Parts: sequence; C-alpha cells; structure tokens
Amino acid sequence: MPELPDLEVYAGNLTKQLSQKEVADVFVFAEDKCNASQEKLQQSLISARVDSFRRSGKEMHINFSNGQKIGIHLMLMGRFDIVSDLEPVPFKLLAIRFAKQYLTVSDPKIWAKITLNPVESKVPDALSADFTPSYLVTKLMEKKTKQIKAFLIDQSIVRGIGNAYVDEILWEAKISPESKAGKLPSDVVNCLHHSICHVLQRSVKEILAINPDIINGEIREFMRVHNKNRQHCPNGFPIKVSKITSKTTYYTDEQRIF
Amino acid sequence: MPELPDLEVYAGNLTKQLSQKEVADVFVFAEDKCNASQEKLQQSLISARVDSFRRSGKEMHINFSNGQKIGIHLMLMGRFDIVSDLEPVPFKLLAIRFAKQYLTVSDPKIWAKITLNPVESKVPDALSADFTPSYLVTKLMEKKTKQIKAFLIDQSIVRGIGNAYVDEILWEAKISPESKAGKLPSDVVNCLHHSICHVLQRSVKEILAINPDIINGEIREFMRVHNKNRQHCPNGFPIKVSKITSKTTYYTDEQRIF
DNA sequence: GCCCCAAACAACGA
DNA sequence: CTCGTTGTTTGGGG
Repeated sequence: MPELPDLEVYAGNLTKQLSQKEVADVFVFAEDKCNASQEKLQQSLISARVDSFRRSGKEMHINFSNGQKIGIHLMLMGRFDIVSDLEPVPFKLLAIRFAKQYLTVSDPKIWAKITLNPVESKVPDALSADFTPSYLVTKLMEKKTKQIKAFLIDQSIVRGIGNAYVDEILWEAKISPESKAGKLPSDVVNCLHHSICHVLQRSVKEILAINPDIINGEIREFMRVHNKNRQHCPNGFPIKVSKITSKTTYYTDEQRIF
Repeated sequence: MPELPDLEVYAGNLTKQLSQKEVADVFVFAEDKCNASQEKLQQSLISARVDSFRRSGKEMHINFSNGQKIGIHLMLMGRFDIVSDLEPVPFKLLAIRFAKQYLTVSDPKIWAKITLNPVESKVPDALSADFTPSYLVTKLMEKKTKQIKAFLIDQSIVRGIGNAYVDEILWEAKISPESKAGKLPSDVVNCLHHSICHVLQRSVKEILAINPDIINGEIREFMRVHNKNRQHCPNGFPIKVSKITSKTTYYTDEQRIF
C-alpha cells in the first residue's frame, strides 16, 4: 500500500517518536519473513538506541546507535504501529520493545520482509542525488523497447516509484504509459525527470498537510488521475482506466505516446 | 520456404535420382554453416554411396552406405540442385560431386545449416508413428497457456509443421489459432491430430500431382487458406489475415476459439 | 498497492 | 517461409 511519499512521511514521524529510545527487547513472530532469528536480533539490538528511520526505495531502514540496521519492506499491506500492549495487534511479524511502548510491524498477508543489516542497493533512489537526468537517459537507452510505465516501476532501474505514483508522474509529464522507453525525445526526458522529483516531493507535503503524524495507512485523496473517486483530471479530461503490463493504469488523452 | 510436404517429396525424388551413386568429392563453401570442415567431410564421404534421402522434421538427412549421414536444414530460402557444372549455381554452401553431376545446397541468405552425423532428435516427427493422440494430449496439458498455433509450430513439441501448413491444419480442424492449448476438448484434440496427419499427407500427394519431380522451390497453389491468391476458403468464408505470435496467419470465422 | 518465478511472447540478427 | 538469443510481458503464487 504505502509508496515512496507515504514512507518518507512515516520515516520522519517514526524518527520523531522513537529516536534516542533504547531497545529493551525484540520479538520475531514469523521467522521465515526475517533473515535472522529472534535471538540474533536480540543480541544485535537490545540496549542500542534508535538513531533514525530512513526510507530507501520502498523500504524503511531503522538505524541504531551501535551501527546495526533493520530493513523493513511492507509489501502490499504491511504497517507500523506504536502501541503500549502487543495483544491487540493482529498479524504481527516483528515487535521492538522500548521502555513503555512497542513498535510493531504487521501484515495480514504475511508478505512483508524484515532484514537485519540489509546490503546497500546500488540502484539510485528516485529522490537521491544520484538519480540524475543523465542516468535516466542512459537507462532509457539500455531498455529501449520497454514500456515507460514498466520502466519506471522497475526497482532495478530506479527505486521507490510504485503503481500509483507512476500514473501521477506520467500524467504530469504528459507521456502515455505505453510509450517505449527509447523513443522519448530529450526534452521529454528532462520533463519526465522533473515530474518524477516534483510529484514525489509535492506528495510528501500533501500527505503532511492532511495527516502530519501518519505512520501507517495511505492518503490518496489528492491524486490527480490514479484515483477511483475522480472521473476527470484537473484539466477536465476524462480519466481512462486500463491494464499496462498487468497493472491497473489511470491516464488521460492528454498524454502523448512515443 | 519448403515445409514438411515439400521436403517429403524432395526426399523421394533425390533418392530416385542419386541413390547408389558414389561420392567423388565434397566441397564446403561456407565453413561456418557446417559442423565439420571440408577435409572431414571428404574423409567421411568420398567413395561412399548414397543409400537414401529421408526427411526428419524440417531437415533432410542423406544416408550413406558407410553409415555416415549428412543433415541439411534449408531454413527460409535454401535449395537443392543437381547440376553438371558448379559455376552457375549462386550462393553455394555445399556441393557433393558424383561421377558426372553435383548435388548442391545453396542459400542466398546463407542461413541454411549442414550437419555431419546429426544426433537423432527425441521429439516426434509429425508424420511418425510416435506422434500419437495421447502424446498430443500430454503436451497440450504441459503447455496449457500457449496459443495453439505457437504450440504446433514449436519444433521442441512436434517436428515438421511450419507457418503455412499450421494454418491449413487449424482451418481443417476448425480451431482458432489463438485458442489456448490446454482448453481444447478431447474430441477436438482427436480432430486436430487427424487434421495434422491428413493435411500433411494429402499435401504430399497434391505436390506430386502438380510437379512429380520437384527437388526445390515450393508449390502452394493448392492451399485452402494460407494463400495470398484466395479471398475465400473452399466453404466460401472470407479469409482473414493477422499476426499470431508475430507470424502471418490466415484463418476464417469458421474456426472456434477455445 | 508488492515482489518472485516460470513460461510465453516480441525484437533482432544470422 | 526459419531458428537462436535476448529482453519484456504475462500469469500464478506467496
């Protein structure tokens, strides 16, 4: 459910709520969703303090004062909660106990993944400085026959863009999702790069404006086209729905195909 | 160009013309199209006699009296010729000299392939006894999501059917080329098996009736639907043309989709 | 709304 | 009308 902007806001709020807190205990409820045992996590984390929560692509990274890290991928339905009692939280995968509260990671589908000390990805994050226009050009040429929508949500090309925000980005850039990566003119590529950064950063602000303290759930009401509740985009064009590479896609006739 | 029925007729005619003839010499004009050098072929074949030419899938096999074999795949444009002088034959890949004539294999695209002692394929030939209805059923289930046209021309499933005859077969069986392999009812599968054998064997006779001595070139004028010169099939239905898995396909609305 | 794998399909070259 | 290789898309499952 959460995509990059949601996770970005969660990171700030979780950092605000939990930084400097000392880990009292760690519980793993689904060993097969974690690359380390409960014992290993306890050894690694107990008595360390939280430094920060940082988003990396679609994962959340928790950095601890002793240099240990935890990576969490929420997949489709995972969520964070901060609770005083574990009992009421259903579908728990992980809980970290602090003095008088717990951070839980839960997922009714049990698809979320927990990683102790995840390796740094070499793929640029969509909001990182190394995701440059020239990197984008190079990859577009390498993947010239790939549909631009499939290209942008491919986490091995750029990390963080998901199926909802890619529609917003392509709509803002006025590019049809079916365009071939290798066919975008260079002015359109520059426009696309700008739209990626602009849409994602603007969405962070829009989420904060609606729910400044959010650490789970999604806010999508501000979306321009990837939005079940709209029939028209802000320019008044009717929103169309179809499947592009098996994924539900919202777009309008304003978007040019290349 | 040549498909199974053409090759079947070539095999009979080449056997008729060349069997018992003794190999005087062998010339290889394109070493990269052959798995053996000219010297190796000369050592293997000189002074052996031709036993027979036999079609195997879309390949021609020449069997020699000393147990050696040559496999020839003509690909799209390759051809056999029997000539008294090599000079006029363009695009030669291979020539076998007999007492006073040559058998040549030529190909303007240089795609044809020559194989000394090809290994026997374990995939059944479409006209062999091991291509049974029950084999067909098994493979249809294994490849259940594959389009039936793509299925039938896949040489790893059954050898010998190409893009022209598959259209004739599917038209005779009244099966749409887009049908999924796994969805054919069992009576339709039996009908399909019968059509495969019937269309191919009948076409051998039709070619022989038109040109009994043919050893190259193609005869397609008798084709019911895969035929540029027809607008209607024999039943009067208009012939439609489209692309199925990138291949030109002729069919009519008589053919049911499963 | 996610990611993975296997299988099918498309694009290109020889 | 042919085949092989590579990369992309599809479909099913967790």
